[in-house]
Amino acid sequence: MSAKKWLKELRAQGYRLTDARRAVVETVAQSPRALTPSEVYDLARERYPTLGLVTVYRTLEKLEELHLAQRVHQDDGCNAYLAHAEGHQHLLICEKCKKAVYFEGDDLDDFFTEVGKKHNFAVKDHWLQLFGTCEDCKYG
Amino acid sequence: MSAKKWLKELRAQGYRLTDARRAVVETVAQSPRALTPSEVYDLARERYPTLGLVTVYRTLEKLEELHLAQRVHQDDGCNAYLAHAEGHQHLLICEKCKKAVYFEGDDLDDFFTEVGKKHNFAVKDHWLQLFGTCEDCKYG
DNA sequence: CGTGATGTTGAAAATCATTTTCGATTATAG
DNA sequence: CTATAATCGAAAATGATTTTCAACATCACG
Repeated sequence: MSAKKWLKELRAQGYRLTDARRAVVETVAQSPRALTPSEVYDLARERYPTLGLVTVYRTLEKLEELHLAQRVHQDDGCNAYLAHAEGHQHLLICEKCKKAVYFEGDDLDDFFTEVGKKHNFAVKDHWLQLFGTCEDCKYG
Repeated sequence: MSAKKWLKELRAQGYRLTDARRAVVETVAQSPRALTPSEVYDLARERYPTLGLVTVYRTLEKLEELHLAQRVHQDDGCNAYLAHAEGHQHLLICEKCKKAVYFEGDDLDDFFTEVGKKHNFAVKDHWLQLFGTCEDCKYG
């Protein structure tokens, strides 16, 4: 998917391109759902068997820094990483298969600013996630 | 504040009322911001010095079960607990002093359901938090 | 108002995720 | 091709949370 773009971006920031990084980047870029470091480790080792868990942590950290991936918080953990979307987007997550889909919500900003004013807060950021069941998981 | 109500609710569920629990419950019920287990430990020990950290964890777990307190997720950690609000409410959090305020957003439900339909998701729950600066922290 | 069954306690040990350390390895500029 | 600095993975260290367990305290019942 966007793996090549991500690798180019890493390179542009002065980072070296190694097989270990390629394996991690490709794994996260291609996943339809957020993955924990441990899940990335298992999946990426199928591509590059000598990969170490430490490198997974280090690479995920860099992807987050560069805003290529983002952390996703859920009740069962706040350490899963998902490919980031363009622009300001929000998440829709399937509670069964964990599939994640981005949606736009530009029109919400004004509402949020208004809520802030009512409570004497200067709202700077917000965080919105919807949880439900996707088409594929509707039954079962 | 609602500490007495919480203790009554714990009792109603068959849990015993101990000094350790009272200290934890009063600490969380009175706090204007979400507290980590470790923060609860420090504060509650001012009331009950022999309190153990393990009991803090166990009591917070029960408060969450009974929906008296809820976990609050932030970038810098997802292990802080806050007194729960009545009804379906959302959070407004000050990034400086961490003070938390609840606000209503009933009218958002329809919008969320609509977003779900567009993506073939049956939306069941949502999670919304606003971040900003409160009156008291506006300067400095 | 005892008293005993049972829930609860806190310390210490165990577990689990994450970070740090370090010597060996490898990408890449020149 | 080579030198150098970034990166690697293993192992050790850390930090948060959970489990274990013997001592203790609550409260239903008499």
